[in-house]
Amino acid sequence: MSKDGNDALEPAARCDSTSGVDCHACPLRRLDVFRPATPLEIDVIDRLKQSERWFEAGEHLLREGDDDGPLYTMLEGWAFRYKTLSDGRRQILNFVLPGDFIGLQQKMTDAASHGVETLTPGRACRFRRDAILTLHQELPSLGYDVTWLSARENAWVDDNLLTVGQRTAVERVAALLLTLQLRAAPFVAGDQAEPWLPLTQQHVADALGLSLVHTQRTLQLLRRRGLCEWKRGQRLQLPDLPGLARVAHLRWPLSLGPLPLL
Amino acid sequence: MSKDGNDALEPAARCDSTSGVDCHACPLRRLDVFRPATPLEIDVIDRLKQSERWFEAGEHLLREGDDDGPLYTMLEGWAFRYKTLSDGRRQILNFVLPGDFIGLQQKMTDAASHGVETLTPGRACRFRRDAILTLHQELPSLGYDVTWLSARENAWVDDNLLTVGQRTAVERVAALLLTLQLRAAPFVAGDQAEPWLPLTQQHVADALGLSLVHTQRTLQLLRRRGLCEWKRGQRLQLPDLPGLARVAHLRWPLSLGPLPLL
DNA sequence: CGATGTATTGACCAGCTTCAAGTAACGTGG
DNA sequence: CCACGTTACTTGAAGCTGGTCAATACATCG
Repeated sequence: MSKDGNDALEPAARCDSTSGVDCHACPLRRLDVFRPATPLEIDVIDRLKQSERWFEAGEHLLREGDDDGPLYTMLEGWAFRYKTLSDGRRQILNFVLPGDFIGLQQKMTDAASHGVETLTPGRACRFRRDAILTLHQELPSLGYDVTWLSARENAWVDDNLLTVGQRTAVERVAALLLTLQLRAAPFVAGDQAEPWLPLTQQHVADALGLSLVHTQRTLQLLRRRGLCEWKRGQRLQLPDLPGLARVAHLRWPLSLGPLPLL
Repeated sequence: MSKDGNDALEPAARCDSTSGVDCHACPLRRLDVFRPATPLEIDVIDRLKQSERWFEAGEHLLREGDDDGPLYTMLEGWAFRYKTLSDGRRQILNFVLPGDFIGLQQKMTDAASHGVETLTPGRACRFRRDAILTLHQELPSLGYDVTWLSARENAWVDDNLLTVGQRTAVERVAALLLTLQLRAAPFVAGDQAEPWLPLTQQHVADALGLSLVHTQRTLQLLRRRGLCEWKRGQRLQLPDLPGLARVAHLRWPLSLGPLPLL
């Protein structure tokens, strides 16, 4: 998110502006978590970009079962990918932060798909479904980037599967908080005390395969151990990262390396 | 797998033959689970193919922590992708069957990686790490295929995460058996009563995040309900697929659609 | 103000894990 | 051929982690 609250929620063009940010001026590209792109690459992306979608918290960017939804690059705001069982049980697969590309799985498989729901207001760049193909054809280096992004998403889900399958409740919560902290850090403005962990405990529970109640107790346990401070809508504070990492059985520090951005 | 036992385990070139199958004559391509490729595409693949690797059961194709291992297309045999925690707990992320492409995640992230271990003897086509880039550059349509394969793997892991995070033990086992059945079917020779579910109960347990003992009890429960028949090294039999699907809360039938093959 | 959604706490219980021991199948070497 | 080791599978019993149910507190919001 380009943190400063004033331009963030420009009430002007709220829904679907065909205009949107010129990709060359994209605020995300200035961040050094992203790999620099050549002007030519940005040209192509800019041309494929269909529109910009503004959203509120709680909207569905993609629905489970959509097999030809659009593709998005998250520009600002948080969301999450999820799947549900027929009786309503929901698994959050991964969280979506600025720079993440979503909709790929939907496009490529007719097998069961996932949904994407927003957690905060924000905006996303929309591409048509066939953009992927065009992109590969027009500029192979960008095709390579798409593969990269897909592989990275894959790696995150692998991590989550390891967490949910093998870690205990405390370990799970610790691991989740740590990785969210890590991923979110680049987008948080220095000292602004904004509530940048826009989750409810229910989200945490659904991401970790735990019940709400037990998630609550586990959070409390971490709190009492002085490993985390987090109240509804408040900023998450993790005073002892290495300690948390030890609890989570997570290697630390995790380095991320610069990412491609579409 | 090109099932006929005689050519399958040719003792001649057991390790790493630079020769190997000519991609144009690839036995997999004859199967109709795979999308036909143009001669040009196959040319490129054939040129990028570095060698063929024969393996026994229990070998490591990739190790956790390798950050520049090779890439493989599984040609024949079974394997699985896994991650472990420092204290030894292991999560099986997904099973690898013929046609599956492995090693992508390793290449694109320096974040924690996964290992790949074989379950049966078999062989795999090896590519150098930079093949992906070359491939994108030389033939965009193949780059598109890589993205596709990556997205599909992603979708499978999403499924597994849903299973492990939300389903009960019975549901998990049922779901796993069903999807393995589905994925393996195209590679099983009609009537050959070969043991084509080359797993131990420990593998099932590690894939589902259950203990060995409870996996055993759960299997037994399914057996008693007449939903599965499976003894060590025997062929898996699922007499009532729709029934199993109902138990698993899995939509059925699942269709797969033709896949690209590298 | 209720109304709604979220967090918190207690009590109870079950699904699953752990520990332990025994059986079956298979390969090895004497 | 059988004794033996090894690996996988079974089964029983005990107990813990985490789930369910339920009631209360605490917000924010119209």
